[in-house]
Amino acid sequence: ENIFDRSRMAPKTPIKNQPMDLSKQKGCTPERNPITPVKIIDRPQPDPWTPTANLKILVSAASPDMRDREKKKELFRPIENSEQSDTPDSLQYDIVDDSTVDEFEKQRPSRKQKSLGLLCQKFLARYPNYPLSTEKTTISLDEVASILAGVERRRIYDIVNVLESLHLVSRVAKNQYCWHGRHNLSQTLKRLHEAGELQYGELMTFQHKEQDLEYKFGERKKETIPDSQDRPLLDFSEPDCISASANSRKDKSLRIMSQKFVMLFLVSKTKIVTLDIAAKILIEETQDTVDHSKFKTKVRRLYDIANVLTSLGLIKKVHVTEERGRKPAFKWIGPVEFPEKIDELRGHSPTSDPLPGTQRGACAQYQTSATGKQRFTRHASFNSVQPCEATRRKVSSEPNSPHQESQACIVNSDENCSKMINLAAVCRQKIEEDTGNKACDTKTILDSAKNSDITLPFSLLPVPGDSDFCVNPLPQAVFPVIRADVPNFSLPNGISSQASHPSMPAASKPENGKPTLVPNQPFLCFPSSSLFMLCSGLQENNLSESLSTAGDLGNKSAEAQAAVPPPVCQKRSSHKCSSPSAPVDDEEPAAKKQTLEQSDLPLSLVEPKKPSESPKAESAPGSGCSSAVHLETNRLDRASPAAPEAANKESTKPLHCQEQEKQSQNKDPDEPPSGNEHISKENANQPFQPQYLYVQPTAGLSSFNFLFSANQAPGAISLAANQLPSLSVPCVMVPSAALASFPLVCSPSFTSPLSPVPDGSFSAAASANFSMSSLASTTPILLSTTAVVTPKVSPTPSADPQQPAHPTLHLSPVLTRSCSAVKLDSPMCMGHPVTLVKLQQPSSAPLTPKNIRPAHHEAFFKTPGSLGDPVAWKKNEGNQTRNASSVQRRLEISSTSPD
DNA sequence: CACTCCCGCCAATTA
DNA sequence: TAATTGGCGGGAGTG
Repeated sequence: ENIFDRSRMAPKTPIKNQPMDLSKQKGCTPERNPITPVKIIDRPQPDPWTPTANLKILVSAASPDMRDREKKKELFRPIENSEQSDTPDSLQYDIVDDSTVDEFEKQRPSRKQKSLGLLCQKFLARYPNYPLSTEKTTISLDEVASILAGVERRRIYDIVNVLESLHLVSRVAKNQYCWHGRHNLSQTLKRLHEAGELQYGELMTFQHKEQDLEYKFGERKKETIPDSQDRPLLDFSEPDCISASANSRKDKSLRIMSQKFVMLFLVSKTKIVTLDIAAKILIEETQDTVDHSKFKTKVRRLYDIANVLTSLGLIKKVHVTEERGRKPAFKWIGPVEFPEKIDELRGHSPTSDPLPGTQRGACAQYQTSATGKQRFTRHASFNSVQPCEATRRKVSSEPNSPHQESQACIVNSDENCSKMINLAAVCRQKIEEDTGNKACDTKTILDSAKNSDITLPFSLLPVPGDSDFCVNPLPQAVFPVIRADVPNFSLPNGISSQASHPSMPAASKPENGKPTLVPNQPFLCFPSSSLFMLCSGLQENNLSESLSTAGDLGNKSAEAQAAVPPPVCQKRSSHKCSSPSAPVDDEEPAAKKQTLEQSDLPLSLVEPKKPSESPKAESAPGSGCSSAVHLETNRLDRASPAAPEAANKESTKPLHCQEQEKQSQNKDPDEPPSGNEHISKENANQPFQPQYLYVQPTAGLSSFNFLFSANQAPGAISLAANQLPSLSVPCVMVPSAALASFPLVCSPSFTSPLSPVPDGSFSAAASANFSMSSLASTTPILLSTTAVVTPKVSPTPSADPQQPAHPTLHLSPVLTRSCSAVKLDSPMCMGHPVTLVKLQQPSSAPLTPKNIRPAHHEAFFKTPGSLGDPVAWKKNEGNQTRNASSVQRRLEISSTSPD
């Protein structure tokens, strides 16, 4: 039946195709015409427009296999003109292929093809995960309905309702929804998490038994908390709507169920929730009566919600084996940590927008993309806020979602991807395991830190509930920040502790941001970009985890990268590159998604929205690194303007750290794409032009390069030139994928002697350079990829995981050494060595890495004020590459400063 | 048979 | 009143 209908419809809805075939849309556009003869198209395009075209498309989208089959069919079938043959086609098919009967069947939309999940994916494909702030995309249900051909409207409501519950969209009017994308997602999740804690609270304390507990809790909760309360919580989630006065239907709505469902995940330590438990809890909340039918209905609804959430990459289906047997369940794979502070920050910040909820997010988004002016404004506000932020900072893994990774993988579909994924998975597992074990420690540490306040450096954010989560992830890796200073603080302690505890990670966060912050903050170490990627790939929720584990990951990733590097990196980069101008394209669903997804994490970082959010994100401790980065990025921009605080060197330092982080983040994102959209965008948008430091990967291509926004950071940060010295230079290095993942980077603040040991070594090498750079705030710095960072540091204890990894890394021996040396940081922060390793990839260097990169770089860099000469870079690169010998990574600073 | 979850009736809301 | 939303549960598809 459907087929026929469609056939008729076909003429009208050429459009359908677009949405339909994710993969091909891009290419399709012109070709798509139904009219065009099949033959021509066939290769690329499966079919001409035929009655069954939609189905085919769907099918193809659904599975490659089917696609192939269809192709085969095409071969058989004579030329058909879509128009004419409409119905006949279908017949023909039948007739034509007996063998292909299955195809026929396939064509018949299988149930799966109509699944809400698939539908949701198509829907999502049409919109960018992180739409530019400026573009406000409105969704017309009618349009969507037509585009998604054949989809019943009812289904669209299901999707929209769930998306709305997460504030990915908001309803503006009848048939009109506004697409917000994921910018607000982290915030929303954070809120849900908070709400969830209130409601479900500690219930979930014990993972293993969580189910039981949950169940119990659910009941308790119910008892404890009257339904009435629930509503409020929910409402909170929807800032926009001031509480739905009318609770009537809406209270039970899919929206609320969706939010509660998500809350359960966020609150659950295991992050796994079985449907029956969820149903029970939800029912209880809603009503006491738990009759079977109701339960069944609830479960049905939960499936609906779960399908959408799965499409969003927030959860995945798993099975839980219990005494009774194995039960279907879903595991949260979305971001676990959220920037707590975002809200607070915003609230605090004078300028911060009043906008609540969604709107805020929007604003943030806008900021990001937004014109420089806006940004500045914002920045200013943020700056003012910053101190607080710093304090609060956490890491949030927010934006990125695992799924993105997955998507990315899909997109790349490269071996590399798979490898990466595997690695990630492995890492993840390790991490998880580790975390699981260590989590307690970490937590305790953190907690202590919190209590002490002073410990700030290490202490994560204060977030109560979150902390746990945050901590978990980090244990191993610590990224970040370390701050030397803080005499006041127990830095030493902290440090020592960190050093002593490899796992310390989480704590390490810079949070210290606290106003008091100390002056010197030495550096932030970021996991290599690659790490990020991996993380994202991991899906595990936490970026933080990944980050934390960065060491491990890094190693692994490095390996992975080594293996894969070029391709992956390239691909990504290429993708990004492709889109550069338009970072996120709305239009192409498939393409976009992929692109977006791939880059999501990175992108997210890059993207504007983050900025707004970023502050919030920053707060996140554990994950801090990653999240922090994002934030930082934003901040950077802001920061510069904000400078005021800079006055306080010390205070600034923290800022620097942040900034650095940001930079790093920025870099990260940028890096991958060699010439990234982001950058370009940023440049365009931003008034200032950030200078970036580039680190080139020797290898080329692949991986990432680093960019620093020298100018911004420094300038921003250091208000005064004087300060510069004090300021650390924010450098972020992004490791090229290739190798690893290493990471790197730090910009130690030089002024102060860095922190203890590691710094020392590290700082020594780098510091000098950095300092220089710092001085010239604007000066661009280049890091040679090849060169390794300094090296000397003895590996630290933390290294364990990492170290091993190093070897794994394919780095050249030298590199490896350096790496090990690099570890220096280890003591400090991360397990990872911060080193910037550069990979030269000896062999890999394939192609034109240099060429390529340079180009991109140039583009990016070219921005005014940017580095001096691209040429120089190249030189450097070349030299570096060649020079690889330079053990150290050199930072070359071109004193372009004044330009 | 259990799990999924599509389908679409039909009521509540909205315009 | 018509159209839009959306709760709800039957029952079909899947494994």
